[in-house]
Amino acid sequence: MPEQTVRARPTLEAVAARAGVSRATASRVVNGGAGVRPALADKVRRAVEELDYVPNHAARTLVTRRNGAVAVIIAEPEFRVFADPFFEQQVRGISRELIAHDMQLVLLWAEGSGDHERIARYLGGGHVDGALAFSLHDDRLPSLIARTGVPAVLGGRPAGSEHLGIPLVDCDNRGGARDAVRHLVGLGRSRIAHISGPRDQSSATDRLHGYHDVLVDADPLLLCEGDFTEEGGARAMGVLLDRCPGIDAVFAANDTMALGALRTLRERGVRVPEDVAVVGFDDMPSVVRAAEPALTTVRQDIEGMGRIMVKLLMRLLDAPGQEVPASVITPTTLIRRASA
Amino acid sequence: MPEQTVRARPTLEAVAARAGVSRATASRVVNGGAGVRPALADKVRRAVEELDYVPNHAARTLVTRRNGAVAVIIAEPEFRVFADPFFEQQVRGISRELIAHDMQLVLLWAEGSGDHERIARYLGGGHVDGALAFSLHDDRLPSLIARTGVPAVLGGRPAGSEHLGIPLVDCDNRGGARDAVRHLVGLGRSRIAHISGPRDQSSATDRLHGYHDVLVDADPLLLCEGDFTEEGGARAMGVLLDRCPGIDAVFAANDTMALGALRTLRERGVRVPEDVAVVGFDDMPSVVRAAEPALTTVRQDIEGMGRIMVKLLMRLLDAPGQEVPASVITPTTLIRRASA
DNA sequence: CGGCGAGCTGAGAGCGCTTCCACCACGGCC
DNA sequence: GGCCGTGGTGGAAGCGCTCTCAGCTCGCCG
Repeated sequence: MPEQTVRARPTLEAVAARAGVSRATASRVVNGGAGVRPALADKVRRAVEELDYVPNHAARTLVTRRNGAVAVIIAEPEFRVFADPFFEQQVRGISRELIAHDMQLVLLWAEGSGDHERIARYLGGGHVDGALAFSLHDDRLPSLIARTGVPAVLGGRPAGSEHLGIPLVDCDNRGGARDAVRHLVGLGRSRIAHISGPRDQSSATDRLHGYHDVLVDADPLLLCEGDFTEEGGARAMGVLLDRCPGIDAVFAANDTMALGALRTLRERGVRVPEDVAVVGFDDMPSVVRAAEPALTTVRQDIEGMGRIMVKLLMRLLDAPGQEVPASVITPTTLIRRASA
Repeated sequence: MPEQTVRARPTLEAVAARAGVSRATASRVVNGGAGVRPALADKVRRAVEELDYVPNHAARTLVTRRNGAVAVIIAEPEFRVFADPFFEQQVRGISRELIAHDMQLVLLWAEGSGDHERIARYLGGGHVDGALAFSLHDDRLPSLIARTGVPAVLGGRPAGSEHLGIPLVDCDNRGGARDAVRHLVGLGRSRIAHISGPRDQSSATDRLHGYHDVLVDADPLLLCEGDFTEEGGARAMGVLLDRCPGIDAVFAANDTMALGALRTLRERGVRVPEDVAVVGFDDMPSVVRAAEPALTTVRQDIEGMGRIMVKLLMRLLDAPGQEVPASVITPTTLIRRASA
């Protein structure tokens, strides 16, 4: 006899035998115990306890057609999506909410088009009950998911933005940007610059639109495109100062760029907010913490958006025919601090 | 008749019928086709193609006892572990290697001790074939995993460092630090400072040990503890300059702190490397890119470590009795650039 | 030309679970 | 006091797959 290290895990059969009931009754108790006399249910529960019984997931899935797992798909056309604190917060929200629903998170990482096929196969293979995806750029991944027929929810609006029947969760980028700029206007600022994000991301263009909503005929020289990084923000701030010395405010499309802008202003001896008021976007704790002076910014509840994505998906799963909103746009809040 | 949107997925039975063979033969073909006449195998493969057949994972798992999935466990006692570029690279390596082995990545996120129990239950429930964990701090999670009996591999050395029978993958932090300091010595520097990481992380203390290996009787004033962040590095550099004006070199325990140190030096008008030579650790692309002048640093192959973790785990899974090294320490390389 | 072994193939027995359905034992009602 | 309804329980049929084992068909050797 070679080994017997792995003691066979007890089955429902064993639990039923120990409790002196049938497998059917044991199963009922394990799944909530509706319609079982309390006395029997207790016996079964005790047997479960004593045997340290854990249901076999595969067997259960085989008959119920439910996996208890959701795929989170990360497409990574750009560098460092994963390391983005934004992404971290959103996945955290998703993770927490999935745990609350007793569901597992299967991470699918797509690095290129080759991976797209693999992901389609995986989703089509019925390994997961649903999918959550972030589509920062194009809509190839979303349309691929739509084709598999797996219930899904999107985070952020893809540039293509065609509605594929997949619900979408995003924050009110445009409205938040409007609030930021209006706040600067309310402060009496008249030369308000904007450091935008890359034009191929809808969050960046939406915020730019918000800026233009308030400043309809803004001088094009007051616009400078950044790349959502601190270095990019610092560089853009330098360009703006050189180009328009009269600037008295700047709205950066995210906190990280605002941080870079603050650095450039400090290096050039420009006072914040006296000479130039600065507003960011995101209210990212890890970034805001480093800002000097404290950064006025537009808060979006990123973790909350992740949770909403899961909730929406759960509704989709519970009732396949059920109507679900095509999109959920979460509100933003202006957080006033020292910089504006 | 309500709906019939979800066309039932074809089973092996259907494939077998279409190919005119038995289910057993069809199964053999689907699983590699060893011992089946080519003519029959072709027929089966064609049937698979035509029916767009995808094996039912649950059914397969039920009989093979193999899930084709590995848990990646993230313990997060501190803030922003997830957003750490280090972590990102490691998970990327893991993800890639798992894909190569046709395995899925199930993400388990532990935020507190309550989650520990949930994770133990999940692992004990046999949902995954193995587990990978990062233990940056204590050894509670590792010992918990050891208790479940699930094959596992650790990334990084937990502070407790008791060997629980779980293999461990780490880079040669101490040797890398020695190389860095030796390089500075070779440059003729004599007042070499060290900005260390937090003392509760083994990577930080190992690098500190490496520093002391070369500079056995280093002046304690040349040591300053940072927190692995850019701000911390900048602050530490300031402290060191104030404390020991004669400093002519500094070895920072990671690139991010080196970046902060460079900034402080620049702000104070200290020339790098003429006045003070600077060496970092990690060779993190996203960080190194921002360094001015180009940062000399110690490269560790983080993604490679992730891949090795998976490879080790696969060996564990393939042959449970098989001997596997208790730890794999990967080498580091000094990358000479402009800063030292 | 007969026999034997090698090489394929298929029938069938499960893997552990859920769930339909038949059955049984009550209590309440006429 | 018999009858029906109700609520609880168990038997048994699968979910889709793998894999053992028996059986069959050849080819080759004596």
